Amino acid sequence: AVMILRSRFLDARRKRRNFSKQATEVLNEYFYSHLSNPYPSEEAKEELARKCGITVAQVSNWFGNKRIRYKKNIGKAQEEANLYAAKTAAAAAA
Amino acid sequence: KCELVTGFHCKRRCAVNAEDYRWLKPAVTSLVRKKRRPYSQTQILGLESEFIINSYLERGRSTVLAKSLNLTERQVKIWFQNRRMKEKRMFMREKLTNSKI
DNA sequence: GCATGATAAATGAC
DNA sequence: GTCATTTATCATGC
Repeated sequence: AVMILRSRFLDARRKRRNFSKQATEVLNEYFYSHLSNPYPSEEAKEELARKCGITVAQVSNWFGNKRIRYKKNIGKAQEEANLYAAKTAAAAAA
Repeated sequence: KCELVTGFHCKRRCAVNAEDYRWLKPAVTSLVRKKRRPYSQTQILGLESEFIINSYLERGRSTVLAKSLNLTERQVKIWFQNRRMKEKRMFMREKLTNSKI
């Protein structure tokens, strides 16, 4: 019984699928436009989840991974940061 | 004071002290934090079989478990806390998938 | 072969 | 005690 429950839970990462391009786009836009404090509130998470077609837990996972992996690179990811910074600047101008 | 002292971020509870870009600085605790060590199958099995009986540790039970599994009492206690959270996530997921179908 | 999403230990706030 | 996190590790996608 233990192993049954265990294996069923492990299936989540066995069946892992990448998010859609649009979803990643939305998440990155939020991340880089809140780079000073990339910790979305519970409400913001729900909004992001709705927009991306994923669960709130998946949003939390994404931000957790994003924060630690961005911090680990710090410099290598600058291109991506500038890209989204320019994108939000363009959106603000329009 | 929370993240100023600890380097930890907990938006819901510490939004007042959210300082810009502080999250980029290495957390104070990360310098001392014990490295995550995955538990062995034997240890997991011992903990899981105890969790089946009751998801909350009886008084003094952590001491016995810790000794038999070569873990600290703190590790056993934390494992049960994380395991209860896991149980909750599993339940929520089950409910979510069922409601969608 | 790494990028990426999910999970497993470990910490801290409350 | 719960629970949002940090960090390393796992399993998969491509």
